[in-house]
Amino acid sequence: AANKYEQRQSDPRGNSYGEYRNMKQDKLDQQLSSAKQSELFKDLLIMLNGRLEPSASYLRQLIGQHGGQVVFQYTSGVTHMICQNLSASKFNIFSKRKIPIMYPKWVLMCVEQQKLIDTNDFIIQEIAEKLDIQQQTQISPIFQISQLNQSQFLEQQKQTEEEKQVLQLIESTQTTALVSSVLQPLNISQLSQLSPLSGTSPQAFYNVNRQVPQPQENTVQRYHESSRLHQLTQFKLNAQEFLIKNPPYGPKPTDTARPLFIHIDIDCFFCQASFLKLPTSKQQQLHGYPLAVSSNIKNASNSTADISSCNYTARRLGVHNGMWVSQAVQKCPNLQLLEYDFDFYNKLSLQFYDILRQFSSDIMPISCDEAYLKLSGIYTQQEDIKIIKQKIYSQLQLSTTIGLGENLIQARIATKLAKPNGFMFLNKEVFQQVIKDKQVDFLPQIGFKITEELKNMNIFTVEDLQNADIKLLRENFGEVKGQNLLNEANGVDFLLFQPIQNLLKQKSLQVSKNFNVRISQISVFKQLVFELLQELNQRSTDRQLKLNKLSITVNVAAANNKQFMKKMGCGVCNQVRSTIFIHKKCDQCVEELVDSVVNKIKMEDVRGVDVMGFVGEVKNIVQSKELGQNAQKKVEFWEKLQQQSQNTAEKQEIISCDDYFDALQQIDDQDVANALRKVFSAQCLCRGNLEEAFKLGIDGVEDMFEDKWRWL
DNA sequence: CCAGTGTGGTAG
DNA sequence: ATCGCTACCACACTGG
Repeated sequence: AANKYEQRQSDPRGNSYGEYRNMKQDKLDQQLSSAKQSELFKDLLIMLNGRLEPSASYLRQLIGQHGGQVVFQYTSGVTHMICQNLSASKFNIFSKRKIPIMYPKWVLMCVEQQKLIDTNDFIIQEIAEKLDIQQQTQISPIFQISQLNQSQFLEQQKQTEEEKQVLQLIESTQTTALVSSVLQPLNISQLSQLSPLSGTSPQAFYNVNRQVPQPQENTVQRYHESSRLHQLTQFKLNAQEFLIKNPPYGPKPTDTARPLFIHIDIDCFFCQASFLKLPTSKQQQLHGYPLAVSSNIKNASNSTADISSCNYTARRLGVHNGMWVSQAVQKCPNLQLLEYDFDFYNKLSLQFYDILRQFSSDIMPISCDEAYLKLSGIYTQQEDIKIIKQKIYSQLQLSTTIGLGENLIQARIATKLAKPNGFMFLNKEVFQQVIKDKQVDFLPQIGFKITEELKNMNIFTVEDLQNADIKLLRENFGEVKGQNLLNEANGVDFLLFQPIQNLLKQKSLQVSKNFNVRISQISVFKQLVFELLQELNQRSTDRQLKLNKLSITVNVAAANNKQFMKKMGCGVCNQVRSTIFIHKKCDQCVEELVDSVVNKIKMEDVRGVDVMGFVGEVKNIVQSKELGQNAQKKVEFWEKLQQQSQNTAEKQEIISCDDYFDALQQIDDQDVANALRKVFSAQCLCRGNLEEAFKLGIDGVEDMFEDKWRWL
C-alpha cells in the first residue's frame, strides 16, 4: 500500500497543477536569464508575501534585473510590501511602520514606464476598507481579496447569518424528529461553499485523483451523532460550560468548619431518561420490568450492540452496562429495550446542574450526571442534604443517590454502596470496615488491567490491598499509582477537589473513529484523516483553543484481533502514534504527519484513527530540532536581554513583541539576531500566538495565515 | 538531570 | 450491522 502511495506522488497526472507550474517556471527562467537591465529599484528592499500573480519568483527576478532586492519574510529595512491577500494583523504591522503595501502590478508598471510610480496610487486602500468590514463582523482574519469583491463578501456573510438563524430555530424547537430530519450534516462541498475561509478543496489538499470514487463524506459527523460515548464526553463539556456561564450561587463553604463532601449521581441516567420519554401508557405497561438502553436493534438475540444503561431490576437479573444485547437477553429474556434520546439527556443534565447550583458554590462536575459538592457548615442534618434529592426528583422525576464523606473517595464509595435512590455517610473508620470484603475493582481507578496485575500479586479484595506492601505496589505500579492504590483502599483521598471556578484550560483535544473502520487504500485513509482533522479544526475553533502540536494515532489490529470482537468493532489493537509540532503551514505538517504514520503501518490492519491536538504550552523550546545547534547560547543571551527589559519595564509578565522586535534591531550580529528571532517565534507558536510569531518572522509562518486550518 | 516522544490505563 | 469517545494522568525510553 505504501508503494501505491509513492506511485501516486510521482505520477504527473495526479499532480497536473505542479506540472503546469514547473513548465511555466522554466519558460520564465529562460526569459529572465539575461543580465541586469536597469537600476530602477536600486536601494529598495521589497518584501513579497503570499500567492502572487505574476508569481513571486518571476517578480523576484524582475526586481533583481532592475537593481532591487527581495525578501520573503519581514526584516528591518523593508521598503515595500507586495501582496494580493493580506490578513488584518499583517496589515497592521506594515501600516504601523508606514511601509507601503502594493499590488504586484506596481512592479510591472514601474518597469514598463522605467520610473518609480508614486506608491500612493497603488497602496492597497481597499484592503484596509475590507479589513474594517471584517473586523466589524468579526468573521475571519483571513480574507481572500483576489477572489471576492466587497459585495460578494457581504452576500456570503448574509448566507452564513441565515444559516445561523436556521440552526438556532431548529435548536430552540428541541424536537428530536425535526432535528434528525432537518439538521442533516453538511457535506464537505457544502461546507466549502459556506466558509469564507475556503479556497482549497479536500481533494486538492490530498492530491487525490478525481477519477477514484470517493468514500461517503461526513462519516465522522454522522457517526458521532449516534455514538453514546461521544455524546457522553460532549455532555460533560457542556455541563462544564454551563457552570462557567452560570456559576453556582449556593452557600459558600467556610474554611473553619470541617469540610464535608457529597457525591451525587443520577441512578442509571440514560435508562431513567429514556423511560421518561415514553408515553404514559407505555410507562405503566413497562412498570417493574427489567429495562435497558441500547441502539435500535432488530435481532436482539444475535446483536453485539452495547447495553449503555440498565435499571436495577435488570442488574439484579445479571445484566450490566457495557454487556452485549445478545448476552443480556440470554440472561434476562424479559429485558425491555429502550432507545437513546441524546438531546433529552443533554437537556436533563443541564437542568440537573442548574438545581445543584443553589446548594453549594463549590461544585466539581464529573460527568453529565455526576458531581461532587463541597458543603458549608449549614448542612448539619442528613435531612438537609436529602432535600437535594427531593428537589431533583420533584423537578426532573429522576432518582439520585447521594454519598456523604469527609473526602471525595469516601463520598464516592458511599454513593456506590447506597445505589439506587439512596443516601449514605462514610467516615474513615466505617469506610475501611464496609469496603474490606469488596473485590479490588470496586474501587475507582482500578480497572481491568490493574485488577489482573493485582491478582498476580495475590491481591483480590480491598482488605488484601489494605495490607499490601507499599514497596511492592510502588515497584509494580510506579510511585504515584502505587501510593494511590493503598490510599484509596484506606479511604485516604488522592483526588483533589477542584470546583468549577478552578477549571483549567483544556490541554488536549481529540477526535476518534475506531468503529467500522476497514481500509484498503491509502486515499481512503487520508480521506478519513481529513474528516477527523476537519472536526478537530471545528472544535478547536468553537472552544477557542489554540493548538501547537498534532498527533495521529492509528489502531492497528493485533495478532489476537478477532478475540472478543464486536461486529464492526476494532477488536484487540495496538496503537501507533506520530506527533508533529506545528511550525509551518498546517497542510505541510499534516502531510508529514500522515506520511510518518503511514510508514509505520499496513493499511489492511487499520481498525481506527484518532487525531489529537495539544493546546499550546510554553516549555523549553531550546532543544527543538528546528532551532539549530547553537540555539542554547543564543537563548541565554536572549534571556538576559529579556531580564533587562523586564526590570526597566517594571516587571511585565510577558514582554510585548514590539519590545523584542526593537531590541532585535539593535543586535549587530545577524546570525545571533536570526537565531533569537527564531527562538522567540517558536515560543510564540507554543503559546499559540501566530501573530507574534509572524512579526518575528520564523520561516514559513507567513504561509500559516493562509491556512484553512485554524489551529494557531 | 532535562525535555520531548510514545505507550498504556481509566472513567463515564 | 452498529455507532468501541475522549480528557487526562503516569511512566518508559531516548538523546543531550
